[in-house]
Amino acid sequence: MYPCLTQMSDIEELSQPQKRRRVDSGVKRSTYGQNTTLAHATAAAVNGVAPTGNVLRSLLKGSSQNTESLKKENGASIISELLKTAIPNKENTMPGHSASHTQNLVEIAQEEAIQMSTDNTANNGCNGNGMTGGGNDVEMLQAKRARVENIITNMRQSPSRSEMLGGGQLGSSRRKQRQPQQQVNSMGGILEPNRPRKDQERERLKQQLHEMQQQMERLQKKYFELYEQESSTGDDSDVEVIHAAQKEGGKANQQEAEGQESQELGPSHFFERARALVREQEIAARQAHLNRAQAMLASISNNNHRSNFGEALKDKLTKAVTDVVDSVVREYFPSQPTSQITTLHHTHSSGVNGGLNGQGDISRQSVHPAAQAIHNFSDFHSTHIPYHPISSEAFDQTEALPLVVSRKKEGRLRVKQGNHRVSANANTHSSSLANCLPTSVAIPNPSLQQTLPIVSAAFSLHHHDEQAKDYSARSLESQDVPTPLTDHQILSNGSPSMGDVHHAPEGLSLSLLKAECGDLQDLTDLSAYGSPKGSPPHPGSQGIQNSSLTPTHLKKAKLMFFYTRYPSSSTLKQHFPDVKFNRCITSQLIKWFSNFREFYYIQMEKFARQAMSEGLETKDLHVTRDSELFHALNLHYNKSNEFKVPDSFLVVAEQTLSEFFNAIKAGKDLEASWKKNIYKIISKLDSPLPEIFQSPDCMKELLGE
DNA sequence: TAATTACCTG
DNA sequence: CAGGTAATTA
Repeated sequence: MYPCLTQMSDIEELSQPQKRRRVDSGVKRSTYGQNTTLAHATAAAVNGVAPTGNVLRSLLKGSSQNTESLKKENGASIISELLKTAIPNKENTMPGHSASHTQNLVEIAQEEAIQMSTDNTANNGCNGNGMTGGGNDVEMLQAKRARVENIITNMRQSPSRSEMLGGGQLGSSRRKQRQPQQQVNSMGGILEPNRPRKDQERERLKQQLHEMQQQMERLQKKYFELYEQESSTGDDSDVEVIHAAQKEGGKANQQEAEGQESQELGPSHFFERARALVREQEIAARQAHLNRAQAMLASISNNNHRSNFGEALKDKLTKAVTDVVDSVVREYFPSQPTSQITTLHHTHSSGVNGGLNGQGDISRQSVHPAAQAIHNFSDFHSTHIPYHPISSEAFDQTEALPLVVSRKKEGRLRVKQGNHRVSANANTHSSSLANCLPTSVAIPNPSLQQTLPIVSAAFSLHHHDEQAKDYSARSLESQDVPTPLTDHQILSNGSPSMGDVHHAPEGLSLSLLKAECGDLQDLTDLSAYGSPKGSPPHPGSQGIQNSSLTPTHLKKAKLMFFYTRYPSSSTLKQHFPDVKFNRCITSQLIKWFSNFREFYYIQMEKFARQAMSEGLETKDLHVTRDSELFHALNLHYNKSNEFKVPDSFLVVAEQTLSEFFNAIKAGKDLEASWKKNIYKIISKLDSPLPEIFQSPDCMKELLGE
């Protein structure tokens, strides 16, 4: 099913024989530095696999060609991942579609994905099915476009539907059809593989596309007429309308159920059905409203439910409306693929949307009808899915997707998956705002230059997380929603790269995450600490709690490291009284110490090995202020050397060095997580921090000494 | 599931 | 140093 995936994992196992091994396993949280004796029940689990030593690769980094080959896989693997996660969800949300159909979609998309990957990377590490890697890119693109347009054409050919719908023989014929080499168009003409014919075909398809667009416009008009009629007559007598429309809807259903095979009716029939369906949907919406109203009457006296009621009412309302719009879009889309696709393209490249990381997705929802329509249609015609980066994105959708958006609570905005690309691209861009942010905040997506200020502005008004997220979401929404169906220009720009498609959402979610992290820092905060890096705000400004960490804080943290390698978060809170702590700040501080440790242990191992190679003995190992090791460390944590490093640190350093030395000497460094024990020992050697560190002004005093 | 840590990468 | 992932515990 997923040749790429299986190959990937094979390769991964070959090239990354050492799955990451936790070295801290068994060490209780927040007990570092406290003499708690721990039962390390999990040690066994860690030793399950025993590959090569967990040696510092950064130090001993030879020529790891395996990582090279791994990188080459990414193009395909990412797509595969997408498919893997997207398809199963489809099954849930589209109950009407058979498993075999979905499976075919998977295969189709899978093959397309493989092609994409071979297009995009010169190395096609994972094309298990013998793709000719030398294929010319333009050719590929054209083939893809042809396929897309082929679909569109098929949609128009209502007479041919009946055969396609025949039911049984989906499998093999579909597979053949989607092969890029041959292109049997729906008119029955067989296209020869040579170029001129292709171009001709494309021309013709384009024309047809145009016609479809015009038809679409007409349809829209009709719809609006209908809608106006409905709303003028319907308001007073909902019940009647419901009955009337139920009849009509019933008719439509009948036609749908029995009549799909006998669709020699052509476009006019399609319009009729669309109308009926729309009507039906509207009625359903009305009924929902009525039900709601009844429920309201029933429960209005009940105070307990009052608050829930408002929520529920809102919910239902939005849902009803969205259902209507949704169904219309679904009906319309087949005849109007371009507008959807352009919309898609636009929203993605605008970078304003899709930020909520998959769930609670705001603007990406406008995409969804496309996915469904594609789904429906491929079912209809048992033909192949047009591959487009967008369509793969569309498959990512997992739920009904209204153009009118019902906001879900987005819970936590977390950046979880597929971020390598982003972080790789990201750092090259930075917004002016990013420069203002103190020690860490970099905004990866250039498009955020527009969005972030909006978000921040909203946040400045509302300090509470939820409210703020609401605001940001709405501001995004309002930018996004008006654009659909009007933007045709973008299609001509060609298809976006996969990177683009995924870039924007990630970037946005990052920004939201940041915003959340900063506990919605005020603009005042930003301006107060907005001064460029060289001139960090002096902590003299007491009383004010920073909602961000400054370079000064970093310095202080480094000095603290001389005392405590494993500070608990409560310790951190105690010693950074001028910092307004939130989740993000805390984890940033923790991350700092984690980085400090990393450096520390790397140095220790390095020098321990060095001592080994020099043939020294354990008793010869001493760390003094003159030691090379100390200099390295001091340079890292106390660059200006204005702070007098406590003797206790020298002791700890010496012991750490000895531990490493002994372990290496005993050959323990060949064990899976040999550093674990050392970490455990060192974690108990934290010493209490001097009082000065609790003062907000300590840096002045410390450096003044 | 959140928190914490190690490890990796840029 | 930060971003990300994986592993592990509570």
